Amino acid sequence: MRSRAAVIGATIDLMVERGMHAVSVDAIAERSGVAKTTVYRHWPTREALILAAWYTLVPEESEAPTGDLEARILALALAFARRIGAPPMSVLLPELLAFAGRDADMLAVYEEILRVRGKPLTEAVAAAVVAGVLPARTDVELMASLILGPIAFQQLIVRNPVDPVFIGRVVSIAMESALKEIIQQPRPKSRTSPPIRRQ
Amino acid sequence: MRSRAAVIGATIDLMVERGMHAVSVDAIAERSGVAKTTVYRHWPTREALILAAWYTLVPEESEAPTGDLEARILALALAFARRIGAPPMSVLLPELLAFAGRDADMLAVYEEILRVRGKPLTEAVAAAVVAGVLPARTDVELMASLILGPIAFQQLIVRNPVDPVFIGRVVSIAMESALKEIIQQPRPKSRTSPPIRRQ
DNA sequence: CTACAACGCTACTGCACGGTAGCGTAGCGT
DNA sequence: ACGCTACGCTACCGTGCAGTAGCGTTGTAG
Repeated sequence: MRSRAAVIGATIDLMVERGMHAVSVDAIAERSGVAKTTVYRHWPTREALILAAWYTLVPEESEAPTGDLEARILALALAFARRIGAPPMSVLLPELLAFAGRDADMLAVYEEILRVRGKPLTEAVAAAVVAGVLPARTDVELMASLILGPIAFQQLIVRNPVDPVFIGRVVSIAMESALKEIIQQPRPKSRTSPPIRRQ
Repeated sequence: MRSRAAVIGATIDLMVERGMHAVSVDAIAERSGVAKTTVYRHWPTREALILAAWYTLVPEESEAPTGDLEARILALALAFARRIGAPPMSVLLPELLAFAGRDADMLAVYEEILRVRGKPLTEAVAAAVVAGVLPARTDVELMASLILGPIAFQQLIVRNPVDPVFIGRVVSIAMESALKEIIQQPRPKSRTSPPIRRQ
């Protein structure tokens, strides 16, 4: 049992270095100092090992930061940017995203990460609406996209690390727009339905 | 020379189906009906072939749509969403993004695609500022991120296909925010410098 | 008819990798 | 002293794959 952590750690290291498709069990064994046979004693196949390594990267659900609701939203946006902007996630997230389109298990991990990471901000926005800080009928899903979208776009798509100033501006723009009631739900149709999966 | 197109086509098909890391030259030869030796007569290595296939996917610089400047921005946002939301790009873009972090050649292709796809909207926003449709000192880079970010976030990250209504709302929110002068440049520091590359 | 360019086909080398077999050994609780 | 669990090591099989060699074939321009 004392070899599990070493193997998982080596797997993650190698995924970051070479990409998860290029990680071989031989390389994992060598890097971790664990015999290849022992690796196969813990996980039946290479895929199972990769998947197990991924699940260790799914963060625990952290409790939402307290305090002012607007400050809470800003803090969550900053935390989001920090996570996806720094290793290992900055390297592994695109990799996982690519595999999620092809592998059902990877899709499950990805959606789990997405859920844990994305929900707190959506909840904070919803709390702000309930508390009256933001106007009623504010579209919380759209708000979340307006805040997280530009951050993710810059960090992941443009590959341009953003500074906290940028994030502050994005958040304040979204907040001001919401206060001016231009982020309203068009109609009270089922907003709680799960996102439709394509492909 | 008549075999080039068949090989490139088969390569792209297989990249979409299996992922670019899982495309073998044998599979390309079989799918295209071209002999494996002929493939190597045209491209020296597998990597060169993959790269050549990618460059055929870089779109030509399309002329910007004419008409009302706000309509132009909306049209560009819709075109952007259509491209990244449908195959082959919806499948290949995450793949390319993952490889861009590790391979210099792939990074070059990726940045070329990004440039051709992203620039038109930035230019349209800049033109709107020059024409006085949007206030002076509007931060065009930030505007582009506010429009393309939520779209890319929904399509690529959340994997939730967006409808034109969503895009229209995103564009109008960004436009209204700009008109209310809350998307202003903080200071006239070098905004034309190229994005800093990390890793 | 000829010459050349482009292509097909079979066969091969070398290697990396997933996964297994068999056997030996250190530690630890009882 | 015993037995169990976890682990190491070497060797092996089969396969898929990148890349090459050698030779035959077809189309086409002159």
